[in-house]
Amino acid sequence: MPDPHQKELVQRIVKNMLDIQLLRILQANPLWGYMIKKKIETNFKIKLRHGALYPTLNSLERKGFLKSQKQTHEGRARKIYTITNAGKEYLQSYYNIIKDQLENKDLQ
Amino acid sequence: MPDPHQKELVQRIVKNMLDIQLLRILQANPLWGYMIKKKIETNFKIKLRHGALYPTLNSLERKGFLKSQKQTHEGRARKIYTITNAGKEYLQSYYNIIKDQLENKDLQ
DNA sequence: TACAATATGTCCTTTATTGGACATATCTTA
DNA sequence: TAAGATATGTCCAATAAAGGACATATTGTA
Repeated sequence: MPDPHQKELVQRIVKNMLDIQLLRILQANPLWGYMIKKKIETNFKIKLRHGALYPTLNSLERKGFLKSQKQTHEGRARKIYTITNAGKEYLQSYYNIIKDQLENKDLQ
Repeated sequence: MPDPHQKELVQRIVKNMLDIQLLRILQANPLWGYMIKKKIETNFKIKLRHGALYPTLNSLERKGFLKSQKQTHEGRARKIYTITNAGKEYLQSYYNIIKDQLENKDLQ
């Protein structure tokens, strides 16, 4: 039996830190929104509204953390997102913080 | 020069995961609200409204993650919070998730 | 030909959160 | 004695976020 709190916590983290999770996915591979949605839903076993995803992707692009290029694949127009160096730096800042939390579990 | 994103990210994490940060602090030592506020403000170098802190502490107690006992110290009434086993388990679930994020940085 | 899947977007009403104020009480210091 | 620090709480109007619908287009399948 898995951890009873885990699902609730994962849901909170993905909801509040959606941009970070998107950067994590795109640091592995450039992808388009629809595929990112599928990936989050299968990986985290949660629902993700596309009405929340697409504005977040556009916002990350406006901030310079992602860049996009339009492609047409089998008649379907896809917007492929790639992480930028600024995006990688932002993600690394997040990793630094949670690394610190793990190394210093009891906040003195 | 420190990381320019760090302050913004720390603020987001403390805001969205305030309960987790409270459990982290109380896992180290039982403390009262006012002292917790000071600790968060000096540790994270951010402001924390007591109007946000006290309801969160009460909520954690209702969930069984904290227990409290009233003390009077030099005429001041303090409500000392101690983390429960359930609280420790919840915090450990959080650590498990961020540990996984660090070990699996690129979400495949 | 209708329905499901792929693909990306916006809009709007409802719900949740925020910041700041209101409230009360004691102790210490100027 | 007034102001600042310690200590804990609530309340509410303004703001932000969420869920779900609306919108459009193509492809594949029953």
